[in-house]
Amino acid sequence: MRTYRYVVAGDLCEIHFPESDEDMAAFEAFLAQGDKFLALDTESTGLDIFSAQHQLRLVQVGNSREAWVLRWDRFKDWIRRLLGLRRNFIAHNATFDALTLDRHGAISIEELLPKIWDTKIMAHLLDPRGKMEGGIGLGLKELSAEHVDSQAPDTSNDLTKVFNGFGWTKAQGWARIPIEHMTYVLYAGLDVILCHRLHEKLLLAVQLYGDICKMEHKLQYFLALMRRRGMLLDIPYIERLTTDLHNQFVEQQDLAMDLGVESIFANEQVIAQLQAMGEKLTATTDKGALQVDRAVLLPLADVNTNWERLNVREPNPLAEAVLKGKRAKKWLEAYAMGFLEWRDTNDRIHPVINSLQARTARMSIQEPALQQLPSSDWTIRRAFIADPGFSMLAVDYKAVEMRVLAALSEDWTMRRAIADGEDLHSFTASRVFGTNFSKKQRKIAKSIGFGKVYGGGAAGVARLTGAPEDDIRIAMEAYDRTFPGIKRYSRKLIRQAQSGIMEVVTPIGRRLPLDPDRLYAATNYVVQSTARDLLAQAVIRLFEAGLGEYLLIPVHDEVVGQAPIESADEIAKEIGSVMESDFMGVRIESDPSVVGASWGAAYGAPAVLPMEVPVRKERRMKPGTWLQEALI
DNA sequence: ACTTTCACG
DNA sequence: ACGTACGTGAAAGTG
Repeated sequence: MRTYRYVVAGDLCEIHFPESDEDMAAFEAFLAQGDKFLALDTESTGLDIFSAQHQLRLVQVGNSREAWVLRWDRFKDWIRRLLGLRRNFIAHNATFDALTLDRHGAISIEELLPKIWDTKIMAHLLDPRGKMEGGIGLGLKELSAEHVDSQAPDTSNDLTKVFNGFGWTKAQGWARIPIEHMTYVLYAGLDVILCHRLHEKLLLAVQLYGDICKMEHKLQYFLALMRRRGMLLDIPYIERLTTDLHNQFVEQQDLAMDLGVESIFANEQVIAQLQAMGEKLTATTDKGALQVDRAVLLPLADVNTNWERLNVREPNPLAEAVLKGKRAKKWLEAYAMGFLEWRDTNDRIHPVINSLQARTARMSIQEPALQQLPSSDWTIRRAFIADPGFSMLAVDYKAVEMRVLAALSEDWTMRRAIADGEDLHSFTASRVFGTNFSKKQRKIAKSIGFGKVYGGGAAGVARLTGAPEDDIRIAMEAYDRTFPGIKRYSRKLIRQAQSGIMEVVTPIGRRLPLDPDRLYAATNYVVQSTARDLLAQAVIRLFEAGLGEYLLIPVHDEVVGQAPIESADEIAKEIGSVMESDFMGVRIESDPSVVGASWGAAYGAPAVLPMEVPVRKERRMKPGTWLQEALI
C-alpha cells in the first residue's frame, strides 16, 4: 500500500492507495471506525459519462483526516459492497458521481443518490453567487479555500499542469494519466478530505434551510433520473441539417468576403466595411466599442425580427450576410453538431441538468444547451424524437411570472383579472390602450409586463419592441395606474434591502443577495426564483405521483416529456393537473399539449417530412442495457 | 481571460 | 430625484 501525507488546515492527513487484497484489511479497519458520514468522489476518463469510451478509474472515500483511493478495476466488489451498505455519504455535485457509478454498474442512482448529502446544494443555499458576482463560488476549490483552508490546493488546476507536462490537453490527461501517478492519487484523495471538512462547515445551511435543503436533494435526484433517461435523436435528419447549415454558412461567408470581410465574426472588419458603405453606426457596447449586433443589423437589412421586409430602405447586403451567416453557424455549432457530439451509442443525449444554478436558483441545462433551442421555427427541435410508440408532449405554465408577481405584490386588479380567467396581456392592453386595442398594442402590453418583471424602464421596452420610447413611457404610466400594487411592492423590496442586509427573501425562505448598485433587480429575483420553486416542487410532485417516467427535461416554466401515443393525451393532462397549484390565493395554471413524433412538431414541423421516409433508419434498441431498463 | 454576440424563458 | 430590463450556455474574435 502506498500512503501519502498532506497537511490540511494544520492537520496531518493521510491518503491511502491500496495495491493488493491484503491492503484492504486496513481499509476494513478504517470503515469499522464508524464515521457517520463518508465523503465520496470518483475519477473517470472524462465528463462524457454516456459516451462509449468513458471509463471509471477511481472511487475515493474518506473522512476529515483520511482518504482511501480505490482503483475501480481492482476493487470492484469492495466498492460495490461499501456503496450498498453505508447509509450516509457526502459529495460535491453528487449527481455526476452517482451517474458515473450507475453507468459503470457500481450502484444504481436509485440506491445511491438518496444517501448522499451534496455540499454544492448547501453552499448554494448560503450564497448562490459565483466568484465573479462577488460571492465565494460553488466549486470545491473555491469553497474549500473559503471554509476549510485558504491554502487548499487547486487539485484540478495542478493536475492540468501535470497533463501539460506530458504534452496532453486537459481532456486527454484525465484519460491518460497513469492511474498510480502520485499527483493524481494525492489529489483524488485530497478532494474527499476537503469535501468532508466542507460539509462540517456548511451544516449551517441544513440548520437554516432544512426544508429547502431537503427539497433540493429530492429535486436533484429526480433530475438525475431524467438525465439518465436522455432524449432520442433523429440522426439522419441531423446529418442532413448539418450539411444544410454548413452550406448556408459558407454561402453567407463568401458573400461577406466579396464585400471585404474575411470573417463575419470579426466585428472590427464588419464595422469598417459598413462605415465604408456609408452606414452610420451609433450604438455602443459596454466597453465603448461600436455595436454591430442583431438589433443594429436588422434595420440595415431592412427587416424586422421575423425577417419580414420593412421596405423603408435598400437592404445592406453585408448586414444581411452577417445576420444569416451567424445564425447558420450558431445553429450548426451550438445545436446540430452539439447533438452529434454528445450522443451515446443509442443515439440519445443526456444533457447536464443543473438543478440549482442561477442566483435565483433557476435550473440550467448544458452539453448541449437544450433550454435555448430556437423557438422561431421548428428546424432544430425537429432533431428530437419520441421513443418508438411514444409521442412528445409539453406542459407549460400560463404566464407564471405574472401570476407570481400578482400574488406577491397583492395587486388586487391583477389578482382579480387572473381569477376572472382574463388573458393577462389582453387585459392590460384594454386598460392601457382602451377596449379597441390592436394586436400590436397587445404585444406592447405583453412587453411592458415583462419589462416590469425584469425591472426595466421605457427605454428598454422601446429598444426591444422597436416602438417609440415616448409611446412606451405613456403606456407604462397607464400600466402603473392600472396596477398600483406592483410598483408599491418593488419599492418595498428596495426599501427593506436598504434598511437591512442587501438581500431579498422569497416566500419559501430562500435568501437572494442583491448587488448594491442594482437594487431594482430585487423584484425580478423574487419573482424568477419563486416561479422556479413552483416548477421544482411540481417536478417533485410529478415523480411522487408516478409521472416522472414521462419527463425528459424542465425548461423554466414548462416540462417536456413523452408518453405512449395511445395514452399521451391523458398523461399530458394528468401532468398538467399535478403541476397546477394555488399560490397565495392565485391559481397557477398549466397548458398541456401533445406534440407528435418530434419536438419540432410543437413549432410547426410536418409530422414526417416526405423526403425522410426512404432514408430513415430503423432504430434498434439493444435490449438489456441499463439505459433501456431505465426507460421501462 | 475577456468581450461580444446570439439562442431561450 | 431619477432610472436602471432579469437569468442562463456556447462560440468566436482579440490580446
